[in-house]
Amino acid sequence: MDTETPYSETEEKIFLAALEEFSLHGKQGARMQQIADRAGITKALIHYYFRSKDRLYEAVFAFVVRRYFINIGENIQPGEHFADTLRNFIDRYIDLLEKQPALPFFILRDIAEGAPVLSAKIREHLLPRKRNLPFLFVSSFEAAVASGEIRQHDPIQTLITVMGACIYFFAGFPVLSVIIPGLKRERARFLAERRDHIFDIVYYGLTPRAENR
Amino acid sequence: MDTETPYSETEEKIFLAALEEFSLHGKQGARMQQIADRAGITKALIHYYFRSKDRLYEAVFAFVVRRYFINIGENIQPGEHFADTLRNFIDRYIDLLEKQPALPFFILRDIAEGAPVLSAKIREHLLPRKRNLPFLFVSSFEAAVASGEIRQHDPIQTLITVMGACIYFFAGFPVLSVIIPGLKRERARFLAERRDHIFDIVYYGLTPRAENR
DNA sequence: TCCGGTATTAACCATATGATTAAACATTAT
DNA sequence: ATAATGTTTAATCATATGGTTAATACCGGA
Repeated sequence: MDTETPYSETEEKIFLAALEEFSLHGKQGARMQQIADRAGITKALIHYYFRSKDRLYEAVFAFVVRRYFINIGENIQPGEHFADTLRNFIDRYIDLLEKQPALPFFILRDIAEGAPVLSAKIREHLLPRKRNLPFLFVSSFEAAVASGEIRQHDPIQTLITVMGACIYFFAGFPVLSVIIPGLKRERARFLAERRDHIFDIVYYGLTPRAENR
Repeated sequence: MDTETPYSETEEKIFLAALEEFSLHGKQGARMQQIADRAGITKALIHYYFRSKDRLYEAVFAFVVRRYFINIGENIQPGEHFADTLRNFIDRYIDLLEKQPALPFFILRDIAEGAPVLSAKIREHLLPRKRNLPFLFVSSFEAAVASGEIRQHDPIQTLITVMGACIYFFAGFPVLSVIIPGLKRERARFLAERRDHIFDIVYYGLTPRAENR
């Protein structure tokens, strides 16, 4: 994994084990011993490097959120057409989720408790930047409405729809794979189709048509 | 709350407090003492009625899932047109989530651990029934494709899109309300619009149009 | 009124678990 | 070689927490 952090080898092992355990069981549910076991070191070493469980969690959470914003919020360019912006967003979002499948659960756990950490991070990282993702999505959307590329609709509602459509596959996968036979085996193909599907439904659903039904 | 259960008043208080605490902090994170405090009784009483934390959690989980399937999976009739099926599904799903806003987090926590409990319940309750929701959605979808009401598309992909679009508003609300100013205040109106929006985008995105662009 | 069962509590117990410590081990510089 | 600094471990501690118990309050029926 490319943590891009100046961590020592041991720190890295601890960090990755912690990420895994926290994702799986949450802050409270995760056990220091199990993190140590997974990392192949002693409990005491975790404290040597990260001081306390709280700080370890904080470190992991901060890293996860930073990666989230780097992948999603930054360096995004609005396409000339809304079609480009939309397609780009879907691909980017799904890429991120594929790279970091534990992410939704990590985030959702914080959200379940009222998102105390996440909303602070959003206020700190996302909102101050002018070129953040929601902003770009909305402005690209509105420009496309003005140019007639798409019909009048609420950009925020659309954004929520797209995000939900992307994330639910990952968050709901264990359940979906029970309902849908063969999903686990064909996950890759299904996911590739998923990108096209979301784009097609949403974009087609937004573009005006000749007749007024 | 209408638990429809033969619980005594005290049991009910405990149950509701547990539901709240488990939703908020998960099985491990929830504290028996805090459940007791919230219910306004003593820790020992919880054990008197529910024996152990495990059993209490099991009781709460079973209830939540049962309610979920009752509201979603049962008594659903496919509409004559797919438009009706779709609209009905969206309304039903959002109604349920509105009534039980803790539900997504409750479910998602189980999913995060690989959905051990939930997948068992699905296999037990949902799959054996012929008239379950995914089945009806898919068959209504395919009938509509055959009749020309909607164009060719993957019904499963569409189902996932719709579910994700519905659920994400609730699961992501704390985050969304940071990003979108005034969302908290106008939640009701936004949610009402949400139903129309999802239906419109998806249905409009599915229906064929005169010109082939 | 008193008895018997049910409900409820306060105090206590056992243990899991986060945290600390002191000693051993490794590595590097002098 | 040896001191010094950094890394790692085994053993131990302190406490939070799930669970138990025995005593007490409550309440309906004889």
